[in-house]
Amino acid sequence: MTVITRFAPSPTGFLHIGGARTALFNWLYARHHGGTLRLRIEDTDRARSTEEAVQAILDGLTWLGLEWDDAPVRQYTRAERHTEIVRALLAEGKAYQCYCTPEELTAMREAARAAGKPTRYDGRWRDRDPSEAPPGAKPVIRFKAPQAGETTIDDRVQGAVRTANEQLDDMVLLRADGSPTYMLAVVVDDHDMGITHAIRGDDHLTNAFRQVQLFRACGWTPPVYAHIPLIHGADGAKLSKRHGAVALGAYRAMGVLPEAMRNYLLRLGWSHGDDEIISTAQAIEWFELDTIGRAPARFDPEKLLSLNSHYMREATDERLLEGIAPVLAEQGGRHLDEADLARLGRAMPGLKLRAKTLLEIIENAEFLFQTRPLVMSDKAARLLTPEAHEMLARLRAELDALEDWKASSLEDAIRRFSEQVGLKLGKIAQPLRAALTGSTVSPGIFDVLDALGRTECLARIDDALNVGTTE
RNA sequence: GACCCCUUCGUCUAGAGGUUAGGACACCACUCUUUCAAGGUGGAGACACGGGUUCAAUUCCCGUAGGGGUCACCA
Repeated sequence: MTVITRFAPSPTGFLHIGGARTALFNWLYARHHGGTLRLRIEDTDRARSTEEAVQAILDGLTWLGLEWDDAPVRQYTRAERHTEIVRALLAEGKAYQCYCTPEELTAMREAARAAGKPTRYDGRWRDRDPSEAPPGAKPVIRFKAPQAGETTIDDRVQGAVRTANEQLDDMVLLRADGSPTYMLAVVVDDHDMGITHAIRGDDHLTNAFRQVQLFRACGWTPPVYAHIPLIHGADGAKLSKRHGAVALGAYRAMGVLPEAMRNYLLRLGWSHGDDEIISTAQAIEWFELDTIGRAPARFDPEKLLSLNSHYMREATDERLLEGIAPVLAEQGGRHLDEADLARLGRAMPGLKLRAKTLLEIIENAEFLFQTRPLVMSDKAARLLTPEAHEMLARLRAELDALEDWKASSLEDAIRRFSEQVGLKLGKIAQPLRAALTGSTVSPGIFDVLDALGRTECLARIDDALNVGTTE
């Protein structure tokens, strides 16, 4: 059997971490089996669906590298097909018109709840003749669900889950305005799209019972279900906006690499022994539904960032450099000119070891772009003692005489100088770092010298030497 | 409230009827060292509780507690 999975988000907001993981699992499962991943935009809620959200979802998936196969299906455009199915159900007596008012329904639920019973529609229009309908009222169409027995789902993650049919009520298929509901649309679309495996959040688990019943009523076979546990926030509740950054785009914006995000999401609820760093190729090879855990996982940004610094260290300088421009643009930060980029490129090997995100690289590279004279941090200023001034003046002369301005020769020269003047390297490097970067913290001092270039370095040293002189 | 699901270090997880219960992130210490990171070494840190079953249970079963999800003319 060819595997066909699907990712079916509703475009009512941004693609968030949880949705991204669901997409990843569907993609991985399809790729593992040489199958197909289809994308369906569940936009039957016209009021809440937006084009921006559709675009954000597409962008997010593309960024993550989860390519889908076939054009995305817009659920809304299939309304005619959905109502056609309902007409057939109606004709077969498997659905019926219901004229309950919203007030009646509310009262029904409250009464049921007060009596300690499941809050469900009581089926009062199930066998009534439409001729009893209140004049002028528009009915909804409800599914005539089985009332006895039980429905079982053989879920690939949750195992066999069963529910008594009396717990389930007659769900609405068509609204009073004739538009299809989600419950109807998913079933018809999953069938029409040939979906063999529905991998989705387990917030859909209870829906699955009703959907299975509908599948059967239509004479179709439901897909294999795999309800994966939700991702929770640090407090253990379903991930939502109040947990801070939950939009995939927020992580892209701060310069998280897609492979880091993929790796992190993969390890939430799924594992392969003790493996932590897992390439996408390996993930495709190893991924199976049976190894997905059943307990919800909490989202831990620290671990994501840790994975990201790993992948940044592995990335080429060129790739990082390219990635920085969009991050800068998104942050509305400074524009880097040719010279800035050249410096950044030279400093990249040292910078990428010291940052957890691309954004952090930029922050740590600030000293490269600063215009003279530098703003000194207090700590840095304190390093520039009279002795340091004297040392820097002598060092400046040495550097000025240096022919080959590159990290290795700079290191040789400074180490030689260190022995000459009988000072430990730290006594030289720290004041020099202060003069060059205005800070006590930076990449390796030889790399800093190299990245900045001769002219700029000498000028910055001069600036430092001039501080405190009266003129 | 009804129904369903879940429970191993703080977090993500591995694990087997008999293990010193393993790894990763975070944390601490040491080390390396030109700062900060990274790296290396080491440390602290968990089987929710109560009953069974069993020679043996953290692992299987049943309860309890706690957490979560779903109960729309939203998806």
